[in-house]
Amino acid sequence: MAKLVSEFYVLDVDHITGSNNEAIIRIFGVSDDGKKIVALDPNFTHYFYVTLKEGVDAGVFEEKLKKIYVREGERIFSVIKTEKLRKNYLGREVSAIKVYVNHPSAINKISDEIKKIEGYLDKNEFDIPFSKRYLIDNEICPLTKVRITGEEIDKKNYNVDYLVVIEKIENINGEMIKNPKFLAFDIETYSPRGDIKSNKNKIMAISVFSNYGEKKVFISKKLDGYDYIESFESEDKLIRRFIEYIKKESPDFLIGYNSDVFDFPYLRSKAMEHKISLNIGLDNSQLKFVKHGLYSAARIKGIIHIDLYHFIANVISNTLKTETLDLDSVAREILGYGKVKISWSEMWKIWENGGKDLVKICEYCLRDSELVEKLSEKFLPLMFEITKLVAQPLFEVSRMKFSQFVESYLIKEVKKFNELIPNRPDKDEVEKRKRKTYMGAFVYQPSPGLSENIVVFDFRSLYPSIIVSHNVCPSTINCYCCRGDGNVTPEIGEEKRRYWFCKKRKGIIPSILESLIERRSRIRKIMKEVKKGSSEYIILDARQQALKTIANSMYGYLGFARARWYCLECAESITAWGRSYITSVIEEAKEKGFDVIYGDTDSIMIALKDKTKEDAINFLEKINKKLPGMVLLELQGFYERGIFVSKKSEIEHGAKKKYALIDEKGEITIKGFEYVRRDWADIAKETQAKVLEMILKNKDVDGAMDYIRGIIKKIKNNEVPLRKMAIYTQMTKEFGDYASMGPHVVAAKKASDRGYKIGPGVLIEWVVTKGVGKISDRATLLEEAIEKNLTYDPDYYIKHQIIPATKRILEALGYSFEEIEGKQTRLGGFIEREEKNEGR
DNA sequence: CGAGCCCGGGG
DNA sequence: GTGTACGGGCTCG
Repeated sequence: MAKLVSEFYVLDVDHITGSNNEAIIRIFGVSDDGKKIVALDPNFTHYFYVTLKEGVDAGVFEEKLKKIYVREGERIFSVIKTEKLRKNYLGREVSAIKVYVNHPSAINKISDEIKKIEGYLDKNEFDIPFSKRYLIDNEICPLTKVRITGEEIDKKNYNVDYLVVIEKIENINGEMIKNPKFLAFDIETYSPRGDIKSNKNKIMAISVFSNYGEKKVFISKKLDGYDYIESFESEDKLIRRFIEYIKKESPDFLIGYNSDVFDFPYLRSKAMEHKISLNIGLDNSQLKFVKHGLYSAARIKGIIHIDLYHFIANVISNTLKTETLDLDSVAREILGYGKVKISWSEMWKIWENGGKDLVKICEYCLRDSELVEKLSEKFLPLMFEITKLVAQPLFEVSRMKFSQFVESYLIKEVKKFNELIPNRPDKDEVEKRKRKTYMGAFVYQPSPGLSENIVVFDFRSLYPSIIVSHNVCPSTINCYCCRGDGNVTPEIGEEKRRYWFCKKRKGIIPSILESLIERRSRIRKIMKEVKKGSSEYIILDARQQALKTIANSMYGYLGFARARWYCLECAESITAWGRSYITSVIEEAKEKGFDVIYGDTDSIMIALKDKTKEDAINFLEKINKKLPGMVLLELQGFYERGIFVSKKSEIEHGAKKKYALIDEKGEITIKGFEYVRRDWADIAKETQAKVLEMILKNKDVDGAMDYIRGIIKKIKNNEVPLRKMAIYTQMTKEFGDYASMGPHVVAAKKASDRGYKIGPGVLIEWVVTKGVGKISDRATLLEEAIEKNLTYDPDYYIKHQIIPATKRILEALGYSFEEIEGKQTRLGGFIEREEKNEGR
């Protein structure tokens, strides 16, 4: 076959092992005209570093190192080359040896042998995966264009247009993929009794919706007469067709919502049941679940499977108003429309009845895919830009959290500083780090409760500004060269500790951060020249967001127990400076006669009272003239009314804001009241929502209090329907496997003894009934309680549901935690008062 | 108090 | 075949 020069966008990278136990990099890509390519690069050698004890003869060490090999059956793992180097390591210079190995897995196999060599100090960078090392060292970035020279070979069993062996590879100006093919998909399963875990039930339908005009529903029952619906008489035919369809379409991105945890596991288990191979990989390999922290991620070779839920939960959620991240809520907020409304019980009845109504299930299913595709169009630009920054495969990036973005970015960037990457902490170290806390942000709270006519100021990127302005970095802290001088922190803690940061050498983290910030402001300038809403604008906007995301995560990263560049003293110094800036602004505001009602971390809220908006803006301008360097205060907005929560001290780092505001348009912003989970009874959720609304919209505090009193009274008088008291908990294992019998387990066990069929995956609806003993003794299945005409335990629901759900709001209105939960509770007061009133 | 367990998303 | 992984809150014991 012929020599070939080819240009394509990198989609994914991994490696395979050749017949001589050599590791071969494998790149999956797509060209401008949509042709798929697999490119094999056998020319890259994996390596790691060994650092040496002081005074050790590196030459002698190196000679011993070179001879190391381990034999395992037919395979030999060995050192193939070494280099003596000086590397920077957190502000020091160290003597290191770069060790090249014949295969990535050799590192593990030979490391015990290396440890035995006299003078060994540590190994570094041994856990940087081969394919990532390849990307970093060759400055290749997923989603961008590369040019390769190579030889085309026989495609073997690859489902692609070309298979090439690379001779040379280079990136082309970071040119970004132009028209990627997105295909969203969704499955609907038959699930009577709310049992969605057990895979015994059939897949009813699978839908797909693309960004290039495809929309289809496959259904496993007879239904004719719709051109977008393909009907099959059985589930296995449905699955076979779906696989065939994916192979034919070969989308670049296959996108689901919670598909790592639901759609793909379900699909795979059904495929196994029918003995169907889910071989949708471009190398004809089967869909695989790879460990990704707590859960498994579904990986398809060559097609990037994105589970959009992760990105929304990990990255987008704090910018959303919705507290729950189900597809319907997220779509409503972002797209303005949501899922098709069909209740679960309706759904399986439609299925059982069959006939024409089945189209409702198809419509429902298709809408889900449509929402996922539309949401992808909104969020993938940001995901793509983050991918470009961290230069890691999108499969991983789409599942990462902020600290992982930072770490990946640092790993890529420190190369420019000849800096050795620190090792990841082991379990014990993580535990040790987690036990240490430090003083977090400043929270100012002189007047909790309800306020009106509010102006909010924010420090622009406070923590990043501090890091850069004061050169905060694990490589510059308490440096020898600036003893007694340096950038000295404010006093920290009761013992009035101070640290200092180097004034002579710029640290790696401040340098990297500063260039992130500079790049971002350059982009923001360009954006002003570009038409809003144009595709160029959207890309630039995503780019500046990506830069901001990483910049803003740097502080949190330094205090993150699993971080390679963890530095508690750095994090502590940053919050110390932060506290000193915000307190000085608050002092100044008070001096000028402003009524400061709330301050938290980097924001200050002021009730205007007799002052005007202009006064506020003038104050802002004066303050900014005094602030040093990059530190800048900005106007965030004006609000009509707000509830502020009292918190006396804030020890945790990254203090959370806890307030609810309503702006001049009637929009409510809620921060920090997080009680919208399914393990809360409806009554608690409803009460919370109602109370917030009454206070913010109508300023009706008394009404809200009355409302809570009313609910408590209703609960006491047994007037609340049992259904609203139900708490939902899932069985995750068999009864015998539970070490401790939580309430839902006891409830389920009781029901099971009475003949209910209950196993792992079943959602238990339980209530706490009246009586004596532990909660679990009184936990009963809702159905059983209704049947037996049992009554709920008012005490439990007041203390464990209503109070916690409204606690923070009450606190905000001057009712403290202790008053509510202590013996002499104010709510106790409510109740007693009620009773007295009634008695009168 | 620590240990154990569950939540999230999905039907 | 490269390598890890969440964080918060409740209940039991």
